[in-house]
Amino acid sequence: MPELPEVETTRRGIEPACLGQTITEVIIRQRSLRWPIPRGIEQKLKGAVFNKVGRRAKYLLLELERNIARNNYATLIIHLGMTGTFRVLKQGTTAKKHDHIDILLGNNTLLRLRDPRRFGAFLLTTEPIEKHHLLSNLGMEPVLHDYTAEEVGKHLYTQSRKRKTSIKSLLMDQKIITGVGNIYACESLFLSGIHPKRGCNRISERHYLTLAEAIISTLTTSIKQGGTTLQDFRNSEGKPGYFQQQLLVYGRDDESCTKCGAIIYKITQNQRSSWYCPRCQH
DNA sequence: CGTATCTCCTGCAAGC
DNA sequence: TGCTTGCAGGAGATAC
Repeated sequence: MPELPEVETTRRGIEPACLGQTITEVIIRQRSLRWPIPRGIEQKLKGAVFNKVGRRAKYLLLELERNIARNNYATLIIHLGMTGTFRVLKQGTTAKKHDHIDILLGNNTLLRLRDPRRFGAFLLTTEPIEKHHLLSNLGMEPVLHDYTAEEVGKHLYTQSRKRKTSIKSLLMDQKIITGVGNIYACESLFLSGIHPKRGCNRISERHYLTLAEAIISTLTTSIKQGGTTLQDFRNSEGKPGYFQQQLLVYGRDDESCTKCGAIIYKITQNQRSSWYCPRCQH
């Protein structure tokens, strides 16, 4: 499931393949993703050049330039949802089931979006990207903007004072901090010794600093490993990530805690699974 | 406004 | 073996 490290891995993979390249054709086989892919987007994309391959939270932001003199810019917003992959392939590679979109480039390669569960998004906007409704309310970006652990911890501490929700829920709230999905929330809480059900306003500033350090190190390490592959994720070259080999609690119910040997528990919070060590996390 | 619940979708696995 | 059922989950929409 693409979370921040998987999206960043994808971003880094496609960047060299498409920067400066012209879109020669766009093929869409399935238009019903999370939102219907707008009619006519193929024609709007054709002829455009990739200017920048960016990211905000779990959104890939592909900046396009259509006509330099007229200053005609647009941004392609891509979200990988639950099962999305975005890969660089040679033109002529046969499309399989769930290969919904091909973007053909001038250098005889193509970018292919595959998304079996179709929770992803593929949208085009011309408004300033920070004002787009999907992005305008996003919270602190923990890795991309190079925030220090002190800044992230202080931010979480401040935000948590007026809230009643659990710390797990706070971490999963993209308006507070972006890119921390279920896997990395569970892992970060384990590393910092905080119980996922703990009320977020009952955690000290000092503990928030520890948590922030855990979040940053977990995300950074995972990006270095190419992300986490549980079942579906593949990077832009079709290769899996390797971070799952060092997941400490996620998906490990009934196994022994690597720190203390206690049995890892699995509980449900906000309709989501949480894993934690009952002895290490309070 | 903050929080909980529902929803989209497909593939896999467990259970009968 | 083959069916049904449950579950996985990012995040917007909706209800309270």
